[in-house]
Amino acid sequence: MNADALGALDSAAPGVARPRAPTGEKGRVTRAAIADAATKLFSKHGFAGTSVRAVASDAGTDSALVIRYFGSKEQLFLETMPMIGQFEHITAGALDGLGRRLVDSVLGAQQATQISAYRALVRASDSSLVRQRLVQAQQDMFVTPLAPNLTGPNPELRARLVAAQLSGLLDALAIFPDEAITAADRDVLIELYGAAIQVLIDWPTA
Amino acid sequence: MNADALGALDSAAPGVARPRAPTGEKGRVTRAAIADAATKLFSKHGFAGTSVRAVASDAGTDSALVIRYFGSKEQLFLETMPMIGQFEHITAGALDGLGRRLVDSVLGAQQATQISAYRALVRASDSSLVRQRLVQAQQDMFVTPLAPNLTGPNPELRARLVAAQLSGLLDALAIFPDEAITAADRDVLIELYGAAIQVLIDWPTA
DNA sequence: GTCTATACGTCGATAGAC
DNA sequence: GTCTATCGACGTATAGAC
Repeated sequence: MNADALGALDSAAPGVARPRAPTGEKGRVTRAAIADAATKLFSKHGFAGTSVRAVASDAGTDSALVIRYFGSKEQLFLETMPMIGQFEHITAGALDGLGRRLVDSVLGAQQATQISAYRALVRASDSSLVRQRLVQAQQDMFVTPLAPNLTGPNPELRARLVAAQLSGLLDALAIFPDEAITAADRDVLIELYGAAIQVLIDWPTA
Repeated sequence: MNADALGALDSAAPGVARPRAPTGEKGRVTRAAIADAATKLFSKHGFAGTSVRAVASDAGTDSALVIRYFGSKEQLFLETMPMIGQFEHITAGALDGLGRRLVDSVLGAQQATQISAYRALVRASDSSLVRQRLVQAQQDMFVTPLAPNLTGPNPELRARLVAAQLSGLLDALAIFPDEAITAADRDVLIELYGAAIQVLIDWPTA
């Protein structure tokens, strides 16, 4: 019923206080403890699988304080789940061999915090704010840096399709448990999937 | 807390009755009404965004009955959300131009019920049963029919990577709202993404 | 055999006492 | 600045009315 989260859109006004949160020093360490617990639990059990009470307990405090500090469970999630790593410097680099380097980077994130974060974010993408963040991240990491460097027709669309290919690879690592891909030789994966991505980068080849 | 759904695994024994469900005729129409409402609401608002009480209300009955008939909300979800369409006859077909035909099929499912179902399933993939269904569907639709037809090295891995590419395309249609892809000319999409997929089908080209 | 009424425990969130 | 008490809604379960 509340899935399409309409709340918390008033954050536009910069000076307007959120549902007032503590500001002192004791407050800061408590807030940090909550954030740490949230990052850990959200990564491990996802958004739906993590209760505010569990976060509070892990942080050694109370559930009411969690809400008081972060406004809502959804905002706590958004503030504590980092977006998957920095790809911009790769995407903005040389076009030659770019497909392989992108695959290499995604595989490098494997088993790291970033895969868990991606998983949690995708599964929580009922929320329009979470969706916004995912779309924005794709845009920032792939489309914006890559599209201007592409020659040939439809550069932006091709950049977005490259991003789609990478999200498909991330799906196999983070969403579906595809052991055949997870366990596959990394160099083989880079060669195969990298070549498939490179087709869109080098277009037209024919 | 309950996210990694361990329940409902006792369905192994075939004769053992589930939490007994009605069997008469009146019961069958009620069950059908619940299933219809569930399909509609789950597609529209997702798993988390749909309450058992809402399904019951839409079906003109009571939430207790919904549980009585289907055992749990999760089982209701699994029984009423159809997996995305039949790709087997395409995947098992000729390798020539297969990439294009696969993209065409995925795009054909656009704006249909199947996209909504995919979205709902991915977002509910906290549940291991839902995950199982997604993996099984990928296996049945792509890997099993395609892998035996592929020549060259790593046929199964390549089939799985083709599936990954298609799930990336589905992400752009169903999970992230990528307007640039949704609104793009269909023939262009087929040409570009189809070629990228074909690389893995025809491997090695070099 | 089919359904209604009611209840239990937990959730996110709020109000107000220390 | 922190915590207790509480709210309404949730998934689920059961007893017993028709």
